[in-house]
Amino acid sequence: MDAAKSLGAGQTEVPDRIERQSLHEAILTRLRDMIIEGALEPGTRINEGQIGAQLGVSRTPLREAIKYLASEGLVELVPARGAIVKKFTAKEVHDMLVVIKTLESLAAGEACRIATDAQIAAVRVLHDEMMACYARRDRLAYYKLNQQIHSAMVALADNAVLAQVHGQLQNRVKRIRFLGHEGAERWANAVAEHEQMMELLERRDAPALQEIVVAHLTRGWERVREGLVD
Amino acid sequence: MDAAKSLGAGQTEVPDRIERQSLHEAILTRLRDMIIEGALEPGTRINEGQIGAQLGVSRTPLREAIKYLASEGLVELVPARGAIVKKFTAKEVHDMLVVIKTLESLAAGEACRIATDAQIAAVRVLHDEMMACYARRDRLAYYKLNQQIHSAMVALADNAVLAQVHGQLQNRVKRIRFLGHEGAERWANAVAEHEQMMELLERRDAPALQEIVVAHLTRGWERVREGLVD
DNA sequence: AAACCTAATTCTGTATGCAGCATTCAGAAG
DNA sequence: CTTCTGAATGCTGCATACAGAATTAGGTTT
Repeated sequence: MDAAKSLGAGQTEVPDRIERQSLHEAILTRLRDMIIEGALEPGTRINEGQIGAQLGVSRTPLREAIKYLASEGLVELVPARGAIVKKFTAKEVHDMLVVIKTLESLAAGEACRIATDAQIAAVRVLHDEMMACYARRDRLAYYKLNQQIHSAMVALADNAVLAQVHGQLQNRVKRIRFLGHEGAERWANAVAEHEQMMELLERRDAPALQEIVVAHLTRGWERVREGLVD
Repeated sequence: MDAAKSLGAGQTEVPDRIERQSLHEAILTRLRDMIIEGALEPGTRINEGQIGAQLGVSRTPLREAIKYLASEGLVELVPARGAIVKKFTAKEVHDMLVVIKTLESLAAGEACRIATDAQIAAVRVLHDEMMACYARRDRLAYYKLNQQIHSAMVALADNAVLAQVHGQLQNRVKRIRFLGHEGAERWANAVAEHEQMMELLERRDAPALQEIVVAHLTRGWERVREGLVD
């Protein structure tokens, strides 16, 4: 996926390719962020005229971005009525977490098998940073690093498809997870689980790691479930 | 979800809701079929003008459908150069099958746990039909029923997210699988595996079923791998 | 003959316009 | 006062138009 990856070690780095980004692409990430961060609440109808004016773009690329988001499952397309931000039922969230759990477990197993020590060390860095955030009770930074760590662990499996699918599901639950302001002791538990996961990854103890990962995400569901209304 | 569902039992059935389908939706399924069936070969650049004229639609809804396909992973978007039908490397196909394997294994376990007898019987019907197709060596019909059975088994897990993700990945490998014209004994093996799977599902023997499912798909990879050039 | 530069053409990306459906609001009937 | 009907408004869906990038073709030079 990365251009730098395919270069020989001794070769001079090719200057970064000019990043060209079409408008619909930019709109896509913008809209996605708006949904994830809650600027567009679930159930909201996306008014193309209004959003388009707000972002200073015409409706055409905006509509294209919306179609993409629909496939990602973040919005729902209703014929002749446009797009509405998808509202997830408790069951749907549960279903997502079941799948995410399975995917991360798979990733964990693969990671233990094929990740390099350097890659694992990189995750350790993130982990330690996250622990620092926990120490000073910085929820937002903790949350962001948490996401990064989960993604990084999945990336260790060296399976682009797995990473893509996981990322897609992760995006859907991001907003919900973020809302889940867990209590002090639940948070402490999550931190302890992460500590274990990190150690098991470094020991490359796949079975134990997978067990913890599954347990961690199962508890994640419990942490989230209370914050759901329906 | 279904309107009929919310009606009292004695009430007269409301006539089916008018099925409306927007143009970009119709184009979407059409394009997807064209890709899966090989009418649009991997690596082909999608010429919007040409395809649009061919389908008798303007570029706008066509482009919207393409964006959707891009998110599904069937098409790749190259800035300022449009969309090209995604070409999968052997590794990518392998990666997909690894994920599919995991998802189907998960589904199998859930299915044993929660599927009703009636639902399992419905799969049995498909299975027997498929066996009839095998008996008369009807490859195309066998292939289609095979897909249906795998999807049906996933559906038994009663997890819409799982089904959606699985379906998406299934779509990506469909064309490749279809190409994989396996030899007689490989085919016989696959059939035997299906026979076992069906029996284990009826016995609700989750562990054994999951094992066979994984083995079946691993062999599926072997069956496919030879047909790949790169 | 091969390579390169330039002009013409094709195609993508975005904006705009228009028709038709959905929603809303006001007025009339019960 | 409530309910129904119909017009008015707003929005979506699709087509078309236009600007700019990419590709191709052709001609020139080495």
